[in-house]
Parts: sequence; C-alpha cells; structure tokens
Amino acid sequence: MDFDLKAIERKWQKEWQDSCLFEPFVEKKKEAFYIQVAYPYPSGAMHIGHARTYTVTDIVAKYNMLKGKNVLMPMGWHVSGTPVIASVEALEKNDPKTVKKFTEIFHIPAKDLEELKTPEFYVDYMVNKAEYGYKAGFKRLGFGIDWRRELKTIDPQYKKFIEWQYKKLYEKGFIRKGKYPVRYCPHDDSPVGDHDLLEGEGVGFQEFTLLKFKMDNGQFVVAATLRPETVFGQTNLWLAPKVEYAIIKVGDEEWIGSNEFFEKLKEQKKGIEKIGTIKGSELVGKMVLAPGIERKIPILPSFFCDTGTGTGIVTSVPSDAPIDYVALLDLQKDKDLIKKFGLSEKMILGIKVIPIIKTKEFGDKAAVEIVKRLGIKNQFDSKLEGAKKEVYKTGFHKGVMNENCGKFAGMPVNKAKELVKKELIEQGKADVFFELEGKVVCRCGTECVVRVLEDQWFVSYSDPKWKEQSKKTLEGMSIVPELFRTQYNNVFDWLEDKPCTRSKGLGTEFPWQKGKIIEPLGDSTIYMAYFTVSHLIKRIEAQKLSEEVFDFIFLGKGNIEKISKENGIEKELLEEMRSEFNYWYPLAFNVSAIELIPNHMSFSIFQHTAIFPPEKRQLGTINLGMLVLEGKKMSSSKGNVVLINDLCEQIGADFVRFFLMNSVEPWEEMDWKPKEIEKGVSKLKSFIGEIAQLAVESKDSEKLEPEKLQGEEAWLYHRFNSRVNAFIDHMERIELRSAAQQISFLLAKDLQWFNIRKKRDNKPLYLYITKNFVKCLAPFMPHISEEIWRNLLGNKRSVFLEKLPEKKEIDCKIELAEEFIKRAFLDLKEIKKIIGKEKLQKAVFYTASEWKWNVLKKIKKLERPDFKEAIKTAMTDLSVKEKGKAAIPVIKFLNDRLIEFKEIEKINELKVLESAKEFFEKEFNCSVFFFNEEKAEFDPQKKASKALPFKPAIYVE
RNA sequence: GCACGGGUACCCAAGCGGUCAAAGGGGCAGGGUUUAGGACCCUGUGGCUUAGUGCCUUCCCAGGUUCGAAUCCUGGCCCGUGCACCA
Repeated sequence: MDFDLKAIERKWQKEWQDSCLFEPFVEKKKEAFYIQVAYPYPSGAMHIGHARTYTVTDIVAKYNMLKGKNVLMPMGWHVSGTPVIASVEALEKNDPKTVKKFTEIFHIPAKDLEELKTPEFYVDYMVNKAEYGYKAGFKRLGFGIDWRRELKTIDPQYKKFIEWQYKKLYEKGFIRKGKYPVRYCPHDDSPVGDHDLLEGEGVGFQEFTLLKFKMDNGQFVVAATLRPETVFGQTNLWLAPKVEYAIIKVGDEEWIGSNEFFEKLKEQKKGIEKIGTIKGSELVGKMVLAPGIERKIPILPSFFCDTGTGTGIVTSVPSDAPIDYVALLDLQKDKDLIKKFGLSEKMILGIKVIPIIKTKEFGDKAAVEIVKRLGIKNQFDSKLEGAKKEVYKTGFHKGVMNENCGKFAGMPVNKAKELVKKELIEQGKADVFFELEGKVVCRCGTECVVRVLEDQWFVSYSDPKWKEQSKKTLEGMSIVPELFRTQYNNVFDWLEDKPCTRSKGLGTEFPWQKGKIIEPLGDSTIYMAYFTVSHLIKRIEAQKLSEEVFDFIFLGKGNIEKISKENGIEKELLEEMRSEFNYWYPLAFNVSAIELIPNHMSFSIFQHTAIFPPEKRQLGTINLGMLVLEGKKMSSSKGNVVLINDLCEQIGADFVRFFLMNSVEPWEEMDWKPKEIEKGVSKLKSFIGEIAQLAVESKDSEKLEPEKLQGEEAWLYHRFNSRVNAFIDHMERIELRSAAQQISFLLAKDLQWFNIRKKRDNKPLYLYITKNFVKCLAPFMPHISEEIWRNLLGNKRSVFLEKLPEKKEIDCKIELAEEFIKRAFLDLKEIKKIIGKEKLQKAVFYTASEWKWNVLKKIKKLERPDFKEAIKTAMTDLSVKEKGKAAIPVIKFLNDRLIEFKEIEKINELKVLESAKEFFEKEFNCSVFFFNEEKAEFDPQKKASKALPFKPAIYVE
C-alpha cells in the first residue's frame, strides 16, 4: 500500500492546527509535562543537524501525550547578540560571499534581500517568510509546538522579564563588579572572540606573576614568571645588556622593564607612564632585593632574554629552570664577559644552585639533572625548550617543596604555586600580568593584546554556596544520558565568574550600566519559565511589567489586589498567569546539545537554583550529540549541508523524523549517510505499507481473545507484546533509536517469520497489532500514523488523544515453543544444504526422551558449568542412572551449554513439532514425520538416540 | 594542559562476565526475479573442517583478576568534544 505523503502531511497538519491539538491549557486533573528545547537563532536555513535536536524533543513530547499527560512544547527565537547585526551589515555592503550564501544556500529570492537591511525586518523575514527557515521547517516536520507562546528575545515584555531576572540575581548578591582580562583589539576597541580573528584561533593567555626587585635607589626591577613558587631558589636576575629598558611610573613606584612590556602593561593598568629609559648594561652588577627570600642577589647579563616576553628581565632559578642553569654555567666559563662587565669572578663562581623542589623523576635539582641527561651545551641549545616543559610538568604535578621553602616546605608544588603568589601580591612584592600565548591578529589586521577591563560586571558563578546549592539541584535531576552527570559536576566546580555585559548587539539593556546589553548567553537561562505565560503576557504593555508583577507570577509574592491596582493589570489575568506557571513548572526536560553543557545548560541550572524555590527548579536535561554528513562537519558556507526543506520534499517528513532517530541514540554523534538512508526508507515504506494493508483488511473484525490463541498466532501475540514492552522501556530512557527499532525493523522480522508460519489470516489479531503499532509509531511518524489511525482504521479522534498500550506479561513457554520450531527448521535446512540435495523425499524428527530432560532439570541447579559436579548431580536421578555410560555425552552437552539452557523450560516437543507439520512439509516440499526417541518406529540410521532437549535428532532421505 | 567521552571484523555500529566468531546496517561476492537503468528477494562475507558439528586465531597494546573476559582491574598508545564573552 502506498501513501501520498505530501497530501497526508498537509491534511493532518491543518487538522491539528484547526483542532488546537498542541495548544494545551491548564487541566488540574491531568499531569503536566513541559519539555523545552533551546530556541534557535533564526539565522539562515534549517538543516538536518538542527532538525535532529528538535525532532528528539518533539518525539519525547508526543510520546508523553500518548502516556496521557498534558504536554507543553513552546518555541521562541533567540536573536540576542551580534549575528543578526553582522548579517545585516554584510548584506548592506552587498558582501558577495554573504549574498551568495543567502541566495544559494538559504534560497532567499534576490529581490527579498532588500527587505533584510534592518535587524527587525531581517528577524521577521527569517522567522516568518523564509521558505527554508526554522519555522517553516518545524511546521513541515509536524512538530507539536504551541505557537501561541512564540517569542523573540527582543520583545519588550521579554526584555522586562530578563531585567527582572537580573534584579533577582542582584538581590541574592550574585551580580558583582570587578576587573577582567580579555583578548582585545586596540583598533576596534572591543574584545575579540575566536571567530573575529585573522590569526591565532584558540590562542589563550597566561597569567604571569610580576616579581618586584627593589634596588638601593628605590626603583624596582621587574621580572615576569610563570612559576612564582620557585622564588625560593632565586640566585640572580638575567637581562639583556644591550637593550634599553623603560622606567615606568606605576602609582608611587618606578618599575624597570622592556618597552614592549610597557606597551602591554598600559592595557592592563590604569594611569601608568613611561618616565625614562635605562640601558641593560647599566644595571648589570647591581644588587637587588629578591622578593620571597628577602636576600640581595646580583643582576647578570645573558643572551636569552627576550624583550617581547614578560618584562625582558628574568629571575634566575638554576635548580628548576634549565636555561637559567645553562646561562649560569656559560657565564661562569666566560672570563672575558665577567671582566667586561666588571663583575667579581669570585662572586660569580660562588653562585650555587639552591634545591627547592623534589621529584622522584629528577631528584631535587631538576634543571641540573635534565641538562646532564640531554647533554645540553649552552643557552642557545634547541633542546632547552623541551627540557623546560618536561621539568615544569613533572615539577608542577608531582613535585613537593623542600626545606628551603620556609613555611611552604612539604607542600605539593601545584598548591604552593597559588599560595606563594597570593602572599607575595598581598605583601606588595608582586603583581599579575597577562600575556598572550601566541600571535593573535584581529580581522581588521591589528595585532591583539590582553586588556584588563575595569568596571566589568559579572555573574558570580564561583560563589561556593551557589555552587553547592546548584549541585544539590543537579542531584535531584535526571540527566539523559546519566553518563554526563560527572561532566556537569566537573563543570560546576570549574565555573568562574562570568562577565555578563557586552557593548554590541541586540538584547536587553543591563540595569546598572547604560549602553551595555546583557550578555546573550545570560538572557537564555530561565526563559522556560517565561514560556508558561508568554501567550498571556503579550496582552500587557511592557512598561506595566514591574518587578512586583513578575514576583507575583513566578514567586507568588505580594498582594494581588495591590499589584493589580498599582500596575493596571486585571486581577484575573495575573491569577491566570500565576496558575499557568504553577501548573507547568518545574520543567520536565531542558533539551540541548552536549557542547552547551559548560555554558547554557549549567547556567540554567545555576540560575534556576538562585531564583526559584526548590520545587520549581528543573527536573531534567536531555543532552544531544552532533550530526555530521558523511563523516564531515556540515557547513552552510561550504555548501556541505542537507536542508530540511529539500529532504522533506524527497522522502517525506515522517521518514526524515524516523531516520534522524534510527542510527544512533540521541546523545551520540550521528553520521547522516544519504545512500544508506535511501535504502532504509524503501524498506520501511514497504513494511508500513504492509501494516496499513492489514489495518484495512481487519478494521471491522471483532475483538481479540488472546487466551484462545494457539501456536504461531499465540507466538505473534506474545512477541508483539514483548516488542511493545521493550519499546516502552527504551522510550522511558530516551533511547529513541532502540525504541524505534523495536517497532520497525525488528517487528518486521517477526512478521516475516509469521508469514511463512501462518496457517490463516487471524483478523482480530491483526487489528490488535495494527492498532497498538500505530500508537507506538505515532511519536516518530505522526502523519502516517494519524492517517492509518483515522482514515484506515476509521477512528474519530486523533491518535495523540489515545493511550499507549500497557506493558503485558510474557509467557515464556510460548516463545520457547516457537523458538524450538525455528531451530528445528534451521537445522533441517542446514543439513539439506550440507548434503547438497536439491529436494528431500522425507524428513524425520526425533524428540529427546524423558530422562534427558531429567538430566537438565538436575544440573540446572548448579550455579555454573562443572562437568564432574554435573555427572554427580545428574546420576542422583534414577532414570538417568540406569542409562549408565550412555548418559555421559548428554550430560556433557547440557553442562557445556548450561548458561543457555538455564532459561529453558520443558515443553511438549512432540506436540509442538506436530503442530507445525504443514509448515515443514510446505517449506521442504517433502513428507515429514515426528517420533519420540523412545517410540521411534522408523529409524534406519539410528539417529533417534542423538536427540537432546531443545534439539531434535533428524533423519533425511 | 584541564575536563568529559571513545577505540569491536572492509566501513558504520550493537554487545559491557558465560547462550560471542560476536546483533543490525552498508559495502563486496554468488544466486534468483526483473530488466533500459534501477528496485526487490535469497545466500555467503576470519581460517580449517562437518549430516545440523568440531577446532584454531580475533574485539587498540601490555599485564592482571576469574573455572571462564570484547565485557572487570592496572598501565600505555591513539582518537573525538568542550575550555568562557561565541551563539
């Protein structure tokens, strides 16, 4: 049977809309099920990657409808931030690449591009008019979205809500102001993300500690280090004698460092000034007070100091920095150099390595050890870089501070590092400095720097109490799949304060700083709550939505009469909104992609925890995997995409939905392979056609009486029920792939077997199967299911108003009997193949005699296979004992397969086989006979004695 | 570097202590049906054997636990994803 897929889709989509099937209202008697999926950024065309995320959500939603729940699935459009603006600007400039993308990939008619030149029009067009856009896609795929609640993140009411959200966070003390280092483009005067770069993607920055060495004249020579804990091993400073260093006024102090350092420091410290210069050579030989150890150490010349890194001055720790050690050796050997700078040879030769860190790998002078091992010759040796990394890694992870480190003695290095740094900074002996790890160039061509932003606002995710409470929320949530729970926990630990304002983009203005908008990740964390009232709140002008109004709706705070009067909002409306929120919340599932666990998903849990009472926090998350196309990442700009509109055109919405679920579970990475899908579609189509045919033929039949079923019919009934049982189990765990397989390809196999076994068409049985099948299929393939349900089976109401079948108990003996026939059938087939006969004359089956079953019964009591024990136990049965030696092979066979046979109950094999006589005769086109081993009237080759439980002996001719 | 996940036959992928030479696809080979092409159905797909069997070598590598390991433990190698102002 064939379907006109497109016609069916149109028909039922219209019907669902007309009957408001997916527009739920508060029904106190029904359990609420609210599922929410991260709303999309409506920029561009919808492809199968997006479709997968939303299809999973829709299937879970529809499944819960079929469980009898009141289901809410809303949808909105996230348009905050810069992408819309960037696209509009690019179109404005008629950027050829962008124009091409919009016309060729997004299929937007060239004349329409004119409409897209303001953000408002752009958003409206993308949402409502774009044929390849998301909304069009959602509708085409038959999603059960309640469109009354549709929203955009720039709606005035929504903005009011976001404002309220931040005020709540502020009240709890989770909004704070501080300093923050960012990668910054001095030309554009704005922070830069990876996508804004010409060069240097993924390059981060490191936090250096600036150590301040006081000279006799009060100035500070400043050295930058990544290893503040090694101050205890300092022996001297290194600098480049030929370089001219800057004297920098920092507050009341004067610092000495390279000119490059000054340029970078300007971005990180306010009000600093270069007030002079001094040549490196002038500093050589001077004594300075080393921080941390409060000892005077000399400034010495070296060849390795790079003015572009740090301050161009390096503190020397020869025990743990290979290059320091080598430079020291070089200097000690170079009498000329010592003389040239007028240094005391005695002093230079007197410098000794001070051990400070101990590891198993390198002892207590790691640098000395590794220089020896690698045979490093001088400070120009290329092996130094590797040596440094090696020593650093080992020291940091495994090292322990030794007795030369004062109160830090005995402490692991990775701990001491932070503490030493903190202490030096507190004592005013050190400062921090950020340095990019590599070259970073902005799109505008300017080289980027690290800037420390003053007055930056943060959300304090680092707050230990907040973390703890959020973890508690997490504990009570179901995470699908469970295996991501540890990741959530780790993310919670790792989260630090997050800057929450930006200067560019669409969004809500930050309440405490004019001209700044709330960072776009921050306006999409508790909006699920807003959806519960978004259809009602549209009726209210935004300026009426004061803090008290939202307090009442979402927290139940305040006096309704007063709020109604003061804000000019009808009391009934307020009450209705409060009750919507109360009914739908907490959210059952928040659905999003795995890569959003470290931000969106975690922020959402944190903010729910901060703002809502415990019973209104989230109940669960579903975390979805990526989708790739033929093993490659999809990319609109490269044209490597499959668009939903095209695909629905090709194979139909239901098949798109099904095959997005069919190959892996939702959280796994999925590879979309068009060729394999094509094959699958045609198989599935014919299977569904078959079922539809059965539906038509059996729709008027009487009710099934299961207890009267026999043989293969009883088997099919039970087999179908066990498929449904498994289907339900999988659905509960959101294992949509396994669930889908149970009711499609696996069920198809069952039917295939039944078709060669059946003696007649049992209409009531077919009706039972088709009806229940359609209900299970409906979440996956709603249109076809509705068509079969209403049109072919003649039901009046939508299939989504029906209830799924209950789980049923399975009679294992019925399954066993059929399994027995199947094995006998396969055995006979095998024999026929091996002896190579075209056609058999006669086939004879001999079933095992009673005593062999007795062996099984006895040894089943054994916990595990054990031949000796098996013999002993089996021989306690008289019927076995009297067989003597002949029993041994039987015992061995059953013992070897004990695990398998433990599940096997005794059935009347002879009767079962006889019931399938016609089947065997038909399949092999020969006469077939059955005997019990003991009453084998015909046994020319003495095969009968080889019969075993569940494995009849066979004779053929 | 840190965090999380993963390595299974030609490819994708199930299995997660015995019923495992290892489900299901795809590919490939042979056969059937049809035939312009396709579509469809069956059989085979580690090796050697065989009246439905038995044996050998396999589930990244190396050790270990166990009567028994693809499955559990330890160590190593390799791969994927995320790492914050980007939605």
